Amino acid sequence: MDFVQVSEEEGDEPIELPAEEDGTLLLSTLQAQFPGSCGLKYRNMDTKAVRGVRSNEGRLFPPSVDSGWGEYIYFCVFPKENKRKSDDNLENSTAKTKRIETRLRCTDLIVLGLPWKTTEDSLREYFESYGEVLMAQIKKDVKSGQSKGFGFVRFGSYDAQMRVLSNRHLIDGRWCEVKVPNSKGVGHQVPCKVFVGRCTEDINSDDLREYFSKFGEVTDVFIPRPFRAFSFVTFFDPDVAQSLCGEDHIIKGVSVHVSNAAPKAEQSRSHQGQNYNYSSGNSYGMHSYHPQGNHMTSHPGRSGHHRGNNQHNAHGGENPNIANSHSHSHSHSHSNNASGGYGMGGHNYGGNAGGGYHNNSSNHASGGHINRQDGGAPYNRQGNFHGMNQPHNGNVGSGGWMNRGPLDMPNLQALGINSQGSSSSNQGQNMNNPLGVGLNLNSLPINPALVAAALNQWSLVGNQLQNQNQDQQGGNFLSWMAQNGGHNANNNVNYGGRKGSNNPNNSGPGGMIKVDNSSCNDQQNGCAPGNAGWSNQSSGSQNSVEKSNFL
DNA sequence: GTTGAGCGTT
Repeated sequence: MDFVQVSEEEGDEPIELPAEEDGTLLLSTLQAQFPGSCGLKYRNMDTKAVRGVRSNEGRLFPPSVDSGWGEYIYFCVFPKENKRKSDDNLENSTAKTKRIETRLRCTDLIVLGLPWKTTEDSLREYFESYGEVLMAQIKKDVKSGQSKGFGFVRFGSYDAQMRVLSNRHLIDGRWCEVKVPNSKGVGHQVPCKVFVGRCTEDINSDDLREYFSKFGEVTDVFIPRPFRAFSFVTFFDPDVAQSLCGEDHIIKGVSVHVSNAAPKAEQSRSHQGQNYNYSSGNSYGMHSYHPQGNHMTSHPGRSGHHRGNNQHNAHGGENPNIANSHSHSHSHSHSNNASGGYGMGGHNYGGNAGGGYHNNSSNHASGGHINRQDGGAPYNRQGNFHGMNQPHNGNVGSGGWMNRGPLDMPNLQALGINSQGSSSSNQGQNMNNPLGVGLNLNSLPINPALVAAALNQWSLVGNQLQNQNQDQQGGNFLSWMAQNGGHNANNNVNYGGRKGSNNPNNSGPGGMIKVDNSSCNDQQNGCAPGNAGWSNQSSGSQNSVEKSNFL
């Protein structure tokens, strides 16, 4: 068996860690000795530079295929802001402060999909590699003592919590899912994950990780198998993820498109609590605080315009909730491009920026600025998600899509199809074309609402949804319009009349397409119940405007 | 003794 010499920091005394038969070193092996570490690096004697060790799927790969790990002494990579030494300092100097913050910010996390055999000790042992575990419990049958297959864990640091939430977890041989429990209400989950569309088959997870690492630490890369032309990249810092959304990037000569990926967990969680009206400006004010305040500043270095979906269309200002709920600190790009402005008003909040939801991780340790190395200045491209900590596909993209294969939806996004870019007049409009033909309501020289009404009249839209959404009253687009006074502040009126989509509670037919891999436990493919969410989202409709914007 | 979506006898 090969051993790899690893020290915590360069110059420290190394520990020999056993490599696997295939020559790789398990991340879990590393973390067993160096909790919190996320990778390895070493000093290249030739260049005198520090080189990183390739890491993928929980495995660290030796630098050389031939000579393996060689005689290098490797040292640990720790997540930024999670360096153990600074942690120690924190412990010593501001222990009390830390404890207070912990109380404020950490929450119990539910761990789903645990193997029956997992004990509280092994659960704790697993998560301790992320940081201090304050509590680890397995829910058991009171009589038999048998595990129910889920448990709870609580961390001592918010960073650890965030890291755990943004990763998949292989616990005692099974992929498990960690979420903020429903009972906690909407918690601290953040959209660290982005959807990368237009991927080609030769773009592997290493390529994605390597490429996107320059923007910030990548905690996970997931490529659905079989090949589906898209993938997911998860960043440690949600702001990094956000900053990339809407952009095209070139990887291995291929232009890929980054957009928002809304975790299924967020969707399902919205089942509880209020019946959000995503199509109403009201949703904007659901949480009137402004959690990402310092992210909303205008950032010099870009044009000053919020690209993509951030335009504030049709400033009608009908909705007082919008008008009063906060003040903007960022520079708007007020593009009065609302075609007609029918049914529109107010700002385009709640909107169409990539199906996103606004996380409330205002305290996240990013400082609000993202060090981009591509010359771009950091700025918030999704400024229309103020204060929302619920997922809200303002673009009302769910529902509908009847008789469509589950691959159609993600493929639209995978192919980078959207209405942005070439037609600036179309930005922020997010008109859904229910016919699925090359018709863009927005581009028509008539009131799109009338078009929608006509479609409604022809029973081309809306009616088939009657039974899918019992908690919505009307039956079609017109009745919906009537209910909403015809001037709903939200621009993302679903002109397709897929009313079911206006309600996040609707997860019924036409909404998310369940990809049931719950019985699959193939670790190689990352297939486990816990992963179903990420699969679903790509098959479902909650991804982003770029899908529902088109069609 | 089996099982695999969910949400915690505090």
